[in-house]
Order: sequence, then structure tokens, then C-alpha cells
Amino acid sequence: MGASKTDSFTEKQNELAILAKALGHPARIAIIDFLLKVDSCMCGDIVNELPLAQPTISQHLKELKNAGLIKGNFEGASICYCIDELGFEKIKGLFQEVTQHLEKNKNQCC
Amino acid sequence: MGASKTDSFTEKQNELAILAKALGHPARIAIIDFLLKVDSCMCGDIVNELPLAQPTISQHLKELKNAGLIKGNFEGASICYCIDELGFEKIKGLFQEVTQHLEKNKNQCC
DNA sequence: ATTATCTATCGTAATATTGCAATATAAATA
DNA sequence: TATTTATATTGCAATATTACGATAGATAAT
Repeated sequence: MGASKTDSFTEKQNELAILAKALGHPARIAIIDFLLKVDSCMCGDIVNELPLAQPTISQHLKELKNAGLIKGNFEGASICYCIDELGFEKIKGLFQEVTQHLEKNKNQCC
Repeated sequence: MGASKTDSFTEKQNELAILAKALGHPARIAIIDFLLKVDSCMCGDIVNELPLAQPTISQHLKELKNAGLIKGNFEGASICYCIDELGFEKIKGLFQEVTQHLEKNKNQCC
């Protein structure tokens, strides 16, 4: 085998996993960091910032976009990328659940 | 190639990526969900809950533990697993940064 | 000591990801 | 139209992940 058994889990679990997976690479975290710093930029700016080739950056941007973590709009010849707050709102929910739960239950087993 | 260029990124970026990657699988999200529901449990309880074989669950638990998202302590013959709040605190920082940034800058490019 | 129970590790096959050179596409400009 | 500029896609090799059967280790109970 080797393929994830996505059918065996809830839609919400799969959705969260897709969002987390998209953030599960340092290059993609670095892209998010950069977008937070500059608000918006084009693909070439990121290529100049990170030590990866243009096709690799393009691939990472595609994955972030598919997961709903960034948006990209045409602006003349280039494409303007920026953070997509919707994706981050979704994944934030999980952490709020965890935090709220842990505040209630300080006395754990471990 | 195929290996991530981890040396090219900051320690914080790599750390966040490791945490996010650990959550980037529906089975591991399901394990976290279950631990939130029952507070603490043993490996066998998760094997009964999820449609995966025991070695597979054990492997997922190991990854969550390595990332610092769960803890596991011996309790008699079995091992008691529960959420590790430290890991979740770390990853929460990124989302707070994003949220705070987006509150300030509602007027984006896209 | 033997057996039963619980969890981890090993080995392996199937699949997915990462990275880049080469190439293609799309829009602006000369 | 030809050229430049910006980004995406393709193809491929290297590596990583996923899943599980078989097996090993560790503790508890008999």
C-alpha cells in the first residue's frame, strides 16, 4: 500500500489534514512568513528570497493555493499572491478546541 | 533529488513545518480528536477506534510524539497517551501572527 | 516459569513528495 | 509580429510516507 485511507475519516479531519500538510514544509512556512512581511508580492519576489528554483517555488505556491492558504490574482503580466485568511481561520479552529480543552483539564495522565 | 532543503530555512520555520507535517494526515488528526474526547487512553483504544492496523497506529503515535504533540507514559502493562500542550502552544503562535496581521491589513491585493 | 496482553520494530510494497532542467504558456512591450 | 518578462507544466530521479504482516520486547497474571 502507501496511499492514505482518506475515506475512513471525516470530511473535517481530511480538510484539517490537507491544511496542515500544506504547512508541513519549511519552504511553504517561509513563503507564508514572507507574505506576512510584504503583504503581497509576485512569484519572482519569492524566487529571489528563497534558495529554490522557480519551478519549485511555483509548485509550493500551487499547493498553498490548493489548500486555500494563499490567493493569487493576475495583475498585468505577473500574479499577485497574498495570504488567504479563510484557510487560516479554518485551521485555527482546531487549535482553539485544543486550547480550550486543555484549560479545562489541567490534570492529565502524563 | 527529493529531500527537503532544511538547511536553507530558519530553525523556527523548520520547527513549525515539523509540527504542521505531523498534523498533516487524517489519521493523526483523528487521534488528536479522540484524545481530546477521552482525555487519555492507551494505544489499543485507538486501534479499536480507527480502521487501521496496530503497527500503523503505533507509527502515527510515534510521529505525533516526536513532533511533541502528544505524550506517552507507562501505566502498568500499557502506555497512557495524552495531548502535549507544549507542541500546540508553539504552533498556535504562527496562527496568532497571521490573525493579528490580517486584522491590521484588511485591504489586501487580492 | 509460562502464558496472555499490549506496544514497538522490522521488512517490504505501494504511493507521494521534493527539486530541478527543459519546455510551454500568457501577457506586455517594442 | 517578435521579443521580453513572468509563471506554469512536464518529465524524471532521489527521497519520504503510508500501511501492514510478521515478529520482538515488556509487563501482568496465572
